[in-house]
Formats: sequence, C-alpha cells, structure tokens
Amino acid sequence: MTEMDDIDRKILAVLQQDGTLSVEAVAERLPLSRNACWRRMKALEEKGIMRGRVALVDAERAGCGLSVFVFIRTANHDPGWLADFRSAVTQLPEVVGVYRTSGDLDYVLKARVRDVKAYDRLYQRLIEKVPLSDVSASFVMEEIKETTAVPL
Amino acid sequence: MTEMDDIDRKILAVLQQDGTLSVEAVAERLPLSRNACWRRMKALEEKGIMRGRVALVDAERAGCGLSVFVFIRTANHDPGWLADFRSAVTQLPEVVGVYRTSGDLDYVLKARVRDVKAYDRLYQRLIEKVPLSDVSASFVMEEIKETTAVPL
DNA sequence: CGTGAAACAGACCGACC
DNA sequence: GGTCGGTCTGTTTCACG
Repeated sequence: MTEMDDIDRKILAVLQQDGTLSVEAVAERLPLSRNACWRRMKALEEKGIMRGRVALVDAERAGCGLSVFVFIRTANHDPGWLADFRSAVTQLPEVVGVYRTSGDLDYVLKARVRDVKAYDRLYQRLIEKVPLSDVSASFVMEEIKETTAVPL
Repeated sequence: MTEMDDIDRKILAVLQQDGTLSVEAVAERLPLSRNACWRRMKALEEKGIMRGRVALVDAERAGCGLSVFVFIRTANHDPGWLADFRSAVTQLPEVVGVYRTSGDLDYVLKARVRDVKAYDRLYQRLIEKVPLSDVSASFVMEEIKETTAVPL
C-alpha cells in the first residue's frame, strides 16, 4: 500500500528544492548510487508522484507583483453556474488558484495582477462571465512565505 | 530599463509549463535559434527573473492531501510578536504560504496536512510558539485550479 | 542494491557573419 | 539576431555481481 519509502521522500525533498540537480548530485546527497537514484527518479515520474518540473518566475519582475485573495460566498446555485464559474476561472491566467472550501466561505481565489487597476479589470471580466453576489478581496501587502514544496 | 521583451516572456511561458524542455525544444517554439535562446535563458536566470526550477510533487500521493486556509486577525502587536510569528511559520514545513493582507484580515496562511487531525496538531504547534487570538480555518474541499505559472 | 562501460543527447561557449 | 563546431557534462541503457 505504501507508495513511497523514505529514500523516495528524500529524493523528492531534494528535487522540490532544486530541480536542476543532476542525477549524480541527487544521488550523492542520500547517499545512493547514481544508477539506483536514476531508477527511483524514473519510477517517481512514471507513477506521477512527481508531477513535473517547472521554472519559477519572479512575479514582481514579470510585472504582476500584486497578489490578491478573493473570497466568494454564493448562496444560490444555478445548475450551470458552477460549470460557468469553473470555466471562467480556469481560463483566466491571472487566477492562479481556486479552491472550494468548508466554513463560512464557499470559494477562495488567488490571483496575480500588476496593480489594483488590473485587479479591477480582472474582477469585471469575472463577473461578466458568471454572476457573483458576495465577493470580497484582500490585497497581499507582503508575501512572507511562499513555497511549492509539499511537506514530506 | 525594460527587463524583458516579448520573446523573453514567451520563453518563460514555455518553461513555466514544462521545465524539462531542452534549449533546442524551447527555441523551436518561438521560433529562435538554439544559441540565441540559450543566451536569453542564461540571462533570465542570471537576472533572477527565472528564480529556479523545481520538481512538483503530487500532494495527495505524498500524504498531505488536505489543504487549509487559515485566517488570522490580530489587533495588538507586541514588538517581538511579528518576529516570532514569521519565524514560526517559516520553520513549519506544512505552512506553504503566508501573506500579510489588507482588509479585514491581517494574515492569510495556506497549509498542507494529511488530515484534520494533522491540522489540529499544526495549529497547536503554532499557537504554542506565538499567541493568536482570532483564528479561523477553512478546509479545502476541492482544488479547482492551482498553478505555479505567473501570468505573462 | 552496487559497479562499470558505452552510446547518445544536450549544455556550454567561443568565433564568426 | 543567426550559424558552425568544438568540449564537456549528464542521461540513458546495457551487462554483471
């Protein structure tokens, strides 16, 4: 039932931190032989435990330095409303995260935009595609921590 | 003063999607010569616009399939409170995002844990290190969208 | 799991137009 | 920006203990 042992976890921990490391460099940090390490990495990729490798871009310098959390409450649901909502947020590249949540809120969104004006445009585009009644936004003043690394 | 042109943006867009592509493969998609593409990629890395490359791990299969948003209001601040808070959340690997925000809330946290029990343990560890009065949590029932790709 | 070896692809970098 | 061509590093597979 166990999909992964501690060695695999260690490999992932290393690659979550730096995905440019060569197989050899990863192997040295465990320690493990180059070949054994390669076989494990291959397996982790094939099983999909390792979903991929991506480049991280500095949002500030890419011109979208303002992060916004959008909180949505929605009492009434048309049958098609959810489908429209999903389609809308999925298509908007500024929306980087969408979560259906428990508790008071129904949905939490995270978006990245250039500035407050750009957020307003995004908001207009969103409510154009799908009706939203109870929406509130919190602008991120400071990003204290942000990591793609899953705890292992 | 411009840090980036459209070609750079296109390169980043490609590598945000798939960081395993060879220089040649990236170059073909623009189009651009292999060497020119390599020079740009190198520059983007050196300037820090490309912050790095990382492996993405399937959180579910890594045993932390529950995401939680934690909302914190804090009226009174000791002088050292903020420092303690930063230190605490930075050190906890389950906390994957921490944001100081405008509006009603003061801080938004995102954490990844195995289950609700694990969240409670995380919460206990957090308030042990730093006093928190007004805290509420929203568990993520469904991750509708989640991307590391910044809009370009 | 480990070693070694061999074949290949790709990164890297200078020189040049 | 593009082309050429070289070196070197790393990947990917073998076979074998």
